Amino acid sequence: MKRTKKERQTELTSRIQENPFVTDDELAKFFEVSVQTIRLDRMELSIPELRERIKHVAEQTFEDEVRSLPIDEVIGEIIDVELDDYAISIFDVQNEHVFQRNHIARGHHLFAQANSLAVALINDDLALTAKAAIEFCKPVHSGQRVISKAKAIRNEGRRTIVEVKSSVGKEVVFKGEFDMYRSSAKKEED
Amino acid sequence: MKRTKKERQTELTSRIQENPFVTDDELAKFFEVSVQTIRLDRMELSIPELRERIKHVAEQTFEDEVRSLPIDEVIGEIIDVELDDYAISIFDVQNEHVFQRNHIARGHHLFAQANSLAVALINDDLALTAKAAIEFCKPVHSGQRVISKAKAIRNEGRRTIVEVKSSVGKEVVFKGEFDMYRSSAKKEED
DNA sequence: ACTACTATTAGTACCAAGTGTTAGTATCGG
DNA sequence: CCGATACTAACACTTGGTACTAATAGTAGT
Repeated sequence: MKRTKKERQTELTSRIQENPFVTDDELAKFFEVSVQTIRLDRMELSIPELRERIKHVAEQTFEDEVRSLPIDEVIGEIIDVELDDYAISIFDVQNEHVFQRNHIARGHHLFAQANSLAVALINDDLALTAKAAIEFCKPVHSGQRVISKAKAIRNEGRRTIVEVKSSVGKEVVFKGEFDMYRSSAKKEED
Repeated sequence: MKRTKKERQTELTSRIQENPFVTDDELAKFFEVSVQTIRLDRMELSIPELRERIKHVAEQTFEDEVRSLPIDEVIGEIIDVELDDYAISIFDVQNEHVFQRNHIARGHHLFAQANSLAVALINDDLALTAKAAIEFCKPVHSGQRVISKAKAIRNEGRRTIVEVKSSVGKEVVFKGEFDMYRSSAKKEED
């Protein structure tokens, strides 16, 4: 079943998008066209060759300055971080995050945002949550944007106490105190 | 200034480590030896070629990106529940639940299992978590099965205190006390 | 001095996954 | 039927290698 050129090119784009590791040859077989056609398509769509694509993906991670944690291991989007000091993230509550019955956000999503922010804050390869005391102050509904602020407030050797407050607008909806464990004691700055 | 073979190889390893994007040619020029020598060194140290190195770096990130799926509706599978009394669920820790770096399960997944179990336990349309004090006792790794047991231990009008203990085998890995809020006071059973 | 051994270099053939270019065919619309 | 668009094919060249063979230099042992 042959597609038109346009259809093929749209699908080509998305296929390469979702799997950058695919070769022209594999694509040619999949679309039942010649490799040359695939190459022409890539030209027109200005999609670089396999090696360049892979290199690009590799460079992204490699040049990532955030040592403690890749950005996408975080629930919510980190918008500012000063390691071992403070961090801020935003999390947009969508339909999939709420109870169907009452449209209130499930607690674990708010927790996840706060927890992963606390982890991201710690300037250490191995940061784990040891304990936490949390409070869900107000229900959050779908469509709302939660801004979470984490602050390292105390160091006790391998433990760092992180305070997290999440708000919707001016309203605090969640607070928590996280007792974070790190693999090595924090180096005191001079 | 020529180094010995051993010196060169140690430095070669670290140079490639800190910059996987370097070619044999560049290394040869840096060490003032022939490319062949560099290749022999790589053989001996079993360091793969440039493209394989880059591919490896890229695959890591790519897997990380794919992994960042949202938390499901129900976390863990509830295998037994007696409303307002106790509930049990199991949760199999998969690769997507752990930190790539150290393969330890991210805290919010364990929290999510416990929290949703606590919610499920409450015999009420509108059950919300108000507060929680939790403790991550032992790291959980991918492949392990976490069994979570929730028990309602006290009722205070619209509040129900639920105690949750999660274990892998006989080992307790997580405990928490959840202060649950319900829309109506608990109906006394007859 | 002769031999053995290691380290290094050189050169060849080959590969994957391309680029760049030219040329030829097929198919469709007006 | 003509010409445009789409597709295919073929060839030379590129990068960054592998795999293999052969040659050379230096050093130590006996």
